[in-house]
Amino acid sequence: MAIWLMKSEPDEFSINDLKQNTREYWNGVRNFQARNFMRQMREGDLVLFYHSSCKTPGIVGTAYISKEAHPDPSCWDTQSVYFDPKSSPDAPRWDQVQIRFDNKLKKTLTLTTLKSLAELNGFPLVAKGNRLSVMPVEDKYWKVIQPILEFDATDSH
DNA sequence: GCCAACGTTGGC
DNA sequence: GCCAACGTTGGC
Repeated sequence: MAIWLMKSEPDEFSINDLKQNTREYWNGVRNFQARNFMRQMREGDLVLFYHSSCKTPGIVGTAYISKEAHPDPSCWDTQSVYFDPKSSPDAPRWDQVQIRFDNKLKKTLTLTTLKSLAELNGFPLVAKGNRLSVMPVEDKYWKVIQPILEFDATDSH
């Protein structure tokens, strides 16, 4: 099972929204590197849910991949904020996955904390200038992060 | 709100 | 194929 990290602005879509909805399509990704990572995702892979562009950026919960990559309909929807004129139903260009809520952390594992861990040097999330919204979490980094995740509920993990 | 860093576009 | 200009991300 692979581990991924996905960023969301909580004003747009938060871990609480995911908890309430249980499942959500991860659409609107318009970056090739992020899209290519989504294409590598397999059902059952674990996702670290990250809040970005907010007061306290950091990991806030976990989810599972519940549907693998398939065309993101918003890319050819002229009414969508994610509309891409270079996309069409015949040539979608962009993909989405579906994720399912797993668990929420007791409190945010903040970016500040993650940056303070020397063992995470090299992890794209903490690299200067990195803006990737979807990234793999290599095993060596997962080994550092996993033990410090404190879940709200322990039964679903 | 600012701005550094980065990805994408398009002229040449 | 280069690279300047532009738009976006996201921490601070």
